Amino acid sequence: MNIEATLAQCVVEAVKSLYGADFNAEKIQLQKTRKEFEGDFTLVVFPFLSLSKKRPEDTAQEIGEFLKNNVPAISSFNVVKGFLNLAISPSYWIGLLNEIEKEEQWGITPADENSPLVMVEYSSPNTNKPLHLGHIRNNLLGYALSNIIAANGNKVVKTNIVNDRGIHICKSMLAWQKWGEGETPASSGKKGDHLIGDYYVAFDKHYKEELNELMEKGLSKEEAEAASPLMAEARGMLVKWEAGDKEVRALWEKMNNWVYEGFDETYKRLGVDFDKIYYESDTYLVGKETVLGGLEKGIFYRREDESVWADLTNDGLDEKLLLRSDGTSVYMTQDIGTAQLRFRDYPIDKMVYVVGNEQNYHFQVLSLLLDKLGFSWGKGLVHFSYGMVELPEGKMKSREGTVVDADDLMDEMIRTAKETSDELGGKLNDLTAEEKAEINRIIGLGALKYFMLKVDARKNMLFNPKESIDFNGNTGPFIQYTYARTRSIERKAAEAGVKLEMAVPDSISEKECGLIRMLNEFPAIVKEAGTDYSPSDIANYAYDLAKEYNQFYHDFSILKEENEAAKAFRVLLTRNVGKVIKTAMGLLGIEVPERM
RNA sequence: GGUUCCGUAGCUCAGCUGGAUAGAGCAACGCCCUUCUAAGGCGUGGGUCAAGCGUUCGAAUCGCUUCGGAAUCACCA
Repeated sequence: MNIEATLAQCVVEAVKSLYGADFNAEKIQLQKTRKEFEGDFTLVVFPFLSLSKKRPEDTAQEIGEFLKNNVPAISSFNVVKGFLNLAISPSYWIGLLNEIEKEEQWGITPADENSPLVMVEYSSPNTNKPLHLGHIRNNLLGYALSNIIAANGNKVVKTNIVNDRGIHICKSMLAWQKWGEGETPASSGKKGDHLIGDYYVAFDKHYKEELNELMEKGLSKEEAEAASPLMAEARGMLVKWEAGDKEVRALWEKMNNWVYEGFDETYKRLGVDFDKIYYESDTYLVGKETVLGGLEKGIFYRREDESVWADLTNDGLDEKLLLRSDGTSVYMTQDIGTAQLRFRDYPIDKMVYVVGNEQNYHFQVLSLLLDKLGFSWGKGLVHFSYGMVELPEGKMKSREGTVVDADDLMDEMIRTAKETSDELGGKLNDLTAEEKAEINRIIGLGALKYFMLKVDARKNMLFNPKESIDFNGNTGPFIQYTYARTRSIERKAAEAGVKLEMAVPDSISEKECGLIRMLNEFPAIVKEAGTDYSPSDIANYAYDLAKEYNQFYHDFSILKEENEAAKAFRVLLTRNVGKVIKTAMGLLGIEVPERM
């Protein structure tokens, strides 16, 4: 049992003994003592006043005395207005640090055979263009979230649903056929996803030209769109695809595979991966079957024009189309099919969808539909809804060329990291070029990842490519730097022959107690991040811990401490701060370098 | 128009199951490298927590209203 739980339990006993009343332990307000006051934990006593029928100060005094007499870990207390500040004895903190040292995975609860299975869907790209900044946020959040859920004793299956079919990929295919002259990733040296993206853009360009020509001939915009031969050809290609036309399917497969090779490279660099990938070309027909099954059971209904609908008016929503009048499926149908397949493949207890907040309504509907169709996890599905990434000039628009490409951005981050470390000079001079490049990669990506993850996922965020990525202050590199420092201290301590088993000093400073208190918080932070689905909590904790350690580093000598027990203790503390930083960053999918 | 989300320092963001004088970073200015990694530390300035009303011992936090911004309400995905 951790110290807070112990304290809360004792407060309940105190209230019982002093005022003869039972107080709900969960309603006890025990918080970290603010820096300007003395103590480690603060009990807010206002809630007890109606029981004690005394002034806040007197109530706090009484409870404080009771706690001091009954909890050995409490060394002293003081009362400020209605706040009871409790100081924990250094010997307790010393003992706690030694316990943390023994834990291989402090703060992590591994899964076992009986753990619930959580499936996390993220990434979900279209195959007609390369990944961009928005996908980066999605991928990083999805990956971090999976780690955090796994760290809370769940089995996790990371999954990706690839939107590999539809009119958009037909546009790329058609453009490639018309103007590609057989270009391949190998012949052009382009990444496959970029190559296909270029043809998607080419289609759009020609299509617009065509529209302009038609409109000059006096057609309205709508008429021009309807009359466009290019668009008609693309639609024709989609029809052929649906009919299983061999030639179209072969081209489709060839071009999609180029894209997948490109995606794989990007995913690998980003450091994300999947346990199982689904393709919409495999799931959309299943969705159709499932919907027709629901129709037979009377869950859905058919209109006169043969389209199929779900009536959700009793649930406070509208009616939702599931099959078009021509029998083809819509987005929702595909998601139902994907759910069906997943349910067959895995004993899913909980499903988490990492999808942008523009689809909040969609997932509200999906949850209801899955529930009506009998999926046990349908009602409780989690739409991890994250905000848009905005640029200084507004939203990203692919047609206006304001999209920030994922590959380009990663290149730029790593290049900036290299420039910065070159400027700082000499620290890594004894390393090989490969080792330096690896460190710069870790730092550049660390900056990017931390920047994306530290922000509350629900909120829209602003990304300024020129200014936003910094390496100072509340950034990934700052935390990585702090880790590198702890490793350096450890290395030097080992050289100097510091023996950690001697780390039993008579007393320790407030700053050291504060650091251990922060380490003590980590398991609770991980747990909370797991229930609230909030990677940003972990990120902000890692920063706070790193900042605290940096201050400690400046204020105290570690290896120059003359008292052997105190020196060993500081090294032990350093070691465990490093350990927790590494674990926290690991949950976020951010690597930490041994040196930088 | 209906629904949902957001509004905290010049900028980017924390804090939100109600608690003490609202916190960081960036930017600006000043100090600290013969000292365990200066990608660091210390300091100064910077706030009507969008506005108003309510609930309460106590509101950035909860409720209502207003204003401002965003998303969504497709036989697009």
